[in-house]
Amino acid sequence: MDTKKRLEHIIELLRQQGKRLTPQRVAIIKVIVEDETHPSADHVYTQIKNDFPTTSLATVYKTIKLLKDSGELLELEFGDDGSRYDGRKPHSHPHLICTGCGTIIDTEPENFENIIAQMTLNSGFKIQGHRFDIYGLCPSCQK
Amino acid sequence: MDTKKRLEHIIELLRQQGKRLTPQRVAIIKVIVEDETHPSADHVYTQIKNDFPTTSLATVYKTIKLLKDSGELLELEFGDDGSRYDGRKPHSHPHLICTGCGTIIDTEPENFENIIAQMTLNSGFKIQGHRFDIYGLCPSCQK
DNA sequence: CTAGATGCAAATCGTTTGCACCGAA
DNA sequence: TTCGGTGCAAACGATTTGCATCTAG
Repeated sequence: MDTKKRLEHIIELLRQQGKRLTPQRVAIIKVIVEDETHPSADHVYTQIKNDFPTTSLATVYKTIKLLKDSGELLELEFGDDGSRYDGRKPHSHPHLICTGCGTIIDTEPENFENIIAQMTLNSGFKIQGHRFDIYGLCPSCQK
Repeated sequence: MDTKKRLEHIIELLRQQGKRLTPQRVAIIKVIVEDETHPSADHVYTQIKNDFPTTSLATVYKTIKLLKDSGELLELEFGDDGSRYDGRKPHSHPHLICTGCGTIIDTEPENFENIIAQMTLNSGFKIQGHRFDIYGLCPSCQK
């Protein structure tokens, strides 16, 4: 789904939920849907400030919570440096994370759900989701 | 490696590093090595308090840091409720986590390192470790 | 109009740190 | 004896919350 479609999808979803579409809220969602770098809350806030100088970080967090609760935003929690967000593909998927520069890269291995299903076959668990981060050095940080 | 051997291994390692083996420190390490529930810092602290009523949470955290830095303790960070620790198998391995009761279960799938190697084959990354949590409902929480 | 949203400041909470005192080696 | 360790309390920092004000519907 392209960015514009995804933005419209979320807007429509919020409308159906009776949520108000304030300019700040729409601007925040737009950044979250367009930014491919898995931004932090503060990074989103910084981008919003350009167009809405009075916007507060609290509003960014409230909008993030709104999207999380609607299943439209994937949160990647890092205990130390806070969370990063993926609003482009809000379902669980593995990420490659460079320990050198901090870059987070999406991966979508084929049959990954099958691998999980097979791994957990004898556990009796009813699987709901996962968190899979692979840490390493990206090509340019290896130099 | 059984619990006793593992405790002795860590003790010896610290001795080689010129670290002091205070009674509190040894007690904390003992709990970390014996507790199979992936305890939180506070949970370790509670257990230590039985034998060392004056011990502080700060000392528990300092000892945890010591073990982490020596590669003898795996930290599982959860943004919300803090971290849980695995001092029994301090290398990266997948965990099954019940979203109902919070239980954390170790898994050790065969060839898992191979799966990661294959998944990241085209990325150019030099892999250092991973974090893999699978979330779901355990058998008893499904009732 | 009015319930929901904003935005400031204060509160939260796991974790870290400063520092005076203590004790393992 | 000496330097690393302990433990109290204060600091930290990302996130949350209270509340008066504002505004989308």
